[in-house]
Amino acid sequence: MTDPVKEPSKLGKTQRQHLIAKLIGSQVVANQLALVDLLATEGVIATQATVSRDLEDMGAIKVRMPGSESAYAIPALPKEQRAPEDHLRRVFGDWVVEVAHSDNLVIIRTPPGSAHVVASALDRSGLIGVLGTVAGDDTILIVVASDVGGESIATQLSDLAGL
Amino acid sequence: MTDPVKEPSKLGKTQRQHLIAKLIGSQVVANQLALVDLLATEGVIATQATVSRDLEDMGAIKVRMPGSESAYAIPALPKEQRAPEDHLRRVFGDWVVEVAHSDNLVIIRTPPGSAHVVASALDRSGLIGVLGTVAGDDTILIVVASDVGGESIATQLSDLAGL
DNA sequence: CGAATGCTTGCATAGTAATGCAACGAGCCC
DNA sequence: GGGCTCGTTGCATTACTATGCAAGCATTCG
Repeated sequence: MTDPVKEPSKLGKTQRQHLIAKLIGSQVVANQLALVDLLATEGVIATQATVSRDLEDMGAIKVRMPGSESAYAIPALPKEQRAPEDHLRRVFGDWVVEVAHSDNLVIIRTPPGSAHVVASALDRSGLIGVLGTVAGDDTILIVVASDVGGESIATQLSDLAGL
Repeated sequence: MTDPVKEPSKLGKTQRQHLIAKLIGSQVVANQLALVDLLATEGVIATQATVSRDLEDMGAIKVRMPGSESAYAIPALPKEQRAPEDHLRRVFGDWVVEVAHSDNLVIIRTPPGSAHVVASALDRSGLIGVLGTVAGDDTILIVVASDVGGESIATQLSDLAGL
């Protein structure tokens, strides 16, 4: 077609997910219907089904607050960069300072500000047993599937990092 | 009553929640019905409704894995110790080394092995805006409600810690 | 004691999230 | 171009989770 007309309420999947991440990051979103409404406010039309699938793609977690509303959160940054194995190993070698584990958690330390880079690479690695990652400034927390075990993951990551 | 008969399938709420935490911590629990079955295996009878309420009490989070089953996780240790404000302030003053924040996260650093103590105190503080905490060995990650903001929480915590 | 109060639970149901299926559109190959 | 394949989406439905209500128990109070 020679007619790339801009439809104001039609965005690509990726852009919509970025918007979702932004919305979730800037206010409490109690449920998926609320998210549908918020998207509509931004001019993006989507159904609950689509939002559900988006959230799955993004690895969203749902947090229940003891006395109040629940809320969604996005553990790791959705990046669409490609990272070949080599790059992953290099990222780890360069930026992973320390790997520690306890129970079903693994903590990775990086230089200040680098955590999200490493977390992003980790997310795209598809490592079995990694339920989710949360990146701070210089610390990454990894929630590990219990049938895999934090130690196992920690060992693999240490190896990747050359520690 | 002078008849303290031991009912094998009747436990107190607290004990059941501890068992739930243990189960969730030792295997992947996809949903609440699965948890009901697991509890039954352990000789504890409870309905989905009760499990739902327990999970809320425990501040459980539900993690969705991109290509696989979802799983529950318990962010912080359920402790029933009491901690008066004074104690909270003392805990922070003694064990909080650093407070950092980024977006909707706050990271607290403690001496090695002390994270869970501080996290526990923090959980019992009932601080507004704290969605959940996750304690590693010497690092605590706090998920903050976005309408409160990581900076706000970080400031309060720094103050508590005397930093 | 018996009544009143508070806490916990199950049942039934309302509320929310996940998914099978079909439809649509883009890119590709023949 | 016509037909394929792949990816994405909405609809309708199922699956899962949360909760109002009332019952059951234990404790406290009168």
